[in-house]
Amino acid sequence: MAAHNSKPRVTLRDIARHVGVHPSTVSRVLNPGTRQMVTEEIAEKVTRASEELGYRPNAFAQSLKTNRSFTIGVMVPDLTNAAFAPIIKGIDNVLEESGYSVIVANTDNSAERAKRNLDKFRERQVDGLVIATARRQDELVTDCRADATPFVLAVRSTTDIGVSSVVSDEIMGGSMIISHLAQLGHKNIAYVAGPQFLSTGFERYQGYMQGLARMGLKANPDLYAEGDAFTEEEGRRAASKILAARQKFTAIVAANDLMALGCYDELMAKGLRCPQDISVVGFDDMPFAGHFNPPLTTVHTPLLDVGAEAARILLEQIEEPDVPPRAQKLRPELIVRASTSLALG
Amino acid sequence: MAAHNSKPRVTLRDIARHVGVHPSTVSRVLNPGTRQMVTEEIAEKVTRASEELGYRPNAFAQSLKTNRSFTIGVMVPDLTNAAFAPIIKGIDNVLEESGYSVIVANTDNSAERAKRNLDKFRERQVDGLVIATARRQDELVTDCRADATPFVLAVRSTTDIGVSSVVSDEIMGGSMIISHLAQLGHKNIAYVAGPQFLSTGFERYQGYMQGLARMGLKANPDLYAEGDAFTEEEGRRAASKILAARQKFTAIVAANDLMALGCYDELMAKGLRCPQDISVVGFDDMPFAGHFNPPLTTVHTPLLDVGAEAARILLEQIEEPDVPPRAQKLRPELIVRASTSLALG
DNA sequence: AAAGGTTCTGCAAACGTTTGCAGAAGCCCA
DNA sequence: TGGGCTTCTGCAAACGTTTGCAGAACCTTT
Repeated sequence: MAAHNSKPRVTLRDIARHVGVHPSTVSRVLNPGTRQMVTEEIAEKVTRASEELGYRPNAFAQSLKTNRSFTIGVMVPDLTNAAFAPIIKGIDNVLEESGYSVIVANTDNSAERAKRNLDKFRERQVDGLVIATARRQDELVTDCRADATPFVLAVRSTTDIGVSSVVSDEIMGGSMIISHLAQLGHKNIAYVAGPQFLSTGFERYQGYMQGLARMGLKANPDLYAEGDAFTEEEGRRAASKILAARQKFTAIVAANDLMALGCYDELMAKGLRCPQDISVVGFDDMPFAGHFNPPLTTVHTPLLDVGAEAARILLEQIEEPDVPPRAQKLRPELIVRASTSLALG
Repeated sequence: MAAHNSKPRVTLRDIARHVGVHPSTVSRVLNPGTRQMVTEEIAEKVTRASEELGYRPNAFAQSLKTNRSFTIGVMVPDLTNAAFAPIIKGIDNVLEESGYSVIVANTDNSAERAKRNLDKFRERQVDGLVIATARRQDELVTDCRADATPFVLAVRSTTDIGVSSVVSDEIMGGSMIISHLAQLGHKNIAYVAGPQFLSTGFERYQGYMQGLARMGLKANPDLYAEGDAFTEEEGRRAASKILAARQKFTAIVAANDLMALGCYDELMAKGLRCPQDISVVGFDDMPFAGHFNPPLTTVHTPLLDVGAEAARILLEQIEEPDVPPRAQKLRPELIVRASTSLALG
């Protein structure tokens, strides 16, 4: 039991003794909500003393009493995936103002580790949580619904209804891409899909299909391949599979910038040039997508806003437990760069 | 006061009543350290009951009593800077096993916000903290030394002695770059410096100078420009300044991959090709550095290890407050890619 | 069989707050 | 002047643990 004897803690009692009042009075003064209960004169003396003595409330004692931790948990699948840092930052930005702290958990895409982290969150009595790891059907979510802590899904939603979430409008995103490609004259457009058990993977593909339909193009099953994860390797694997089908096509849309990168790799390996031979477009607009070779045309997901908005909804949910859950879709934006060009012939 | 009435909490007392023993006994059973104090028979009954009832210890009560929060604070300057996510991940990975949670604070490079966050950490009684925001001389650090909470600097160190830190050996890194360039026949090597008030900025420059000396090359003051921040824009600005000096040179080393990217931009804008006209090398080997155009030669900073090692030192420091602080330097690695080539002429 | 030891469990205080309740002032107005 | 209000402050219990202390029970030893 390492005892970290910082300088002896200043407590409410100390201040009380110092001023000559009861600790409860001090408590009232120091809590904005109850401050007006006590005479201005005393109140002033108390605040002064509290500053002099360097009082710092003990968060544990407070939480123990009030059952509020002013802490929220954030669960992400992979911290090093460039998509998630901005989300956390967005969350932190709005939460910080309200005095909340965010505690993060990295699940490394493991459901088991997610479960463990959820337990830890519960032990720590987080006031709410934002989950960015959800699969389309996720036990974790049903689990969360069971107890009454507010939570909101970020960037990935589930099939459940009645849960709060904030995501980008992926279907619209998919459509936008197809419009863009169609305008450039592309007719045979391949799709490198992400995992279909993730809403992003699923809905982006829906968007692609709908876009095709809207443009009067038809989908060719041979121009579809699915990766098991949103990674460069899986993207490359899928691209290679599509190329092996030896069908004619002039563009690939990848479910993810990472996967698009995989496409780059495979095209390059096969001696195909992007965009001259094949146009490629991705999803996410992750940092540096503009610096790839070639700079990647992609659908921008407003990650920072997703985080911020999720935090706002969560806050609302915490303060006002009775407001109904809210599912919010943010508008994505097509960023045209150099990986797409006119279809040849 | 929103009251989140989850199912009524199961407490030690509930278990005690259920089994017919005193709460303190239950406590002893449930704490690994004291479990052997109680008869196996009772212990078993207790654990069983605890599971049946779904007991979950109240972290606040525990912390209040023990003054241990099993929480550590991590302070980073900018979450979206790709360098810091891996550090956090490294930290989380080792801390998770020991039951710690990490709470992150994003200071956005603001000293004031850092101060505020430090206060919050103190209120929450973190058991330790890792600081990745430190300037070479940092009030925050002297502030931290004042109270007895263990802390370790990550990735950036200070001039203070006697504080724990884990960083990459930046000087060696700088040297490695020069060796590499010299081998390629480069003689006039420009330097795009980062902020000198950060140890990374400072030491990388030292490494560059030492490398030059070791290779018998001499530094040309006109081939030096300093950016105010480790950003692409500042990198570009500095590169532009160097170009404006109209001195002959065949390579630029940038203090950072981001700044190297800025150099790319400026070279491109001026119609210069990399590496054919000018070689460029960076520092950090951030994600996707291999996907830039051209793929960037850079010094790999083992960020994940930095995080992990920092966490380990911190843990040690927490368990064993008397062990002296430890400053650790990790070995960087030169990653040669396509942004460097033989010097012409 | 009694003295001494060992092992186990219960008791109660403590950690630092918050908050309902009640009593003490002070005030107003009749 | 006294009764009823209002306003303020103190009291004490409570939140859910942990832990030193002491007593109870059992075992060993002579």
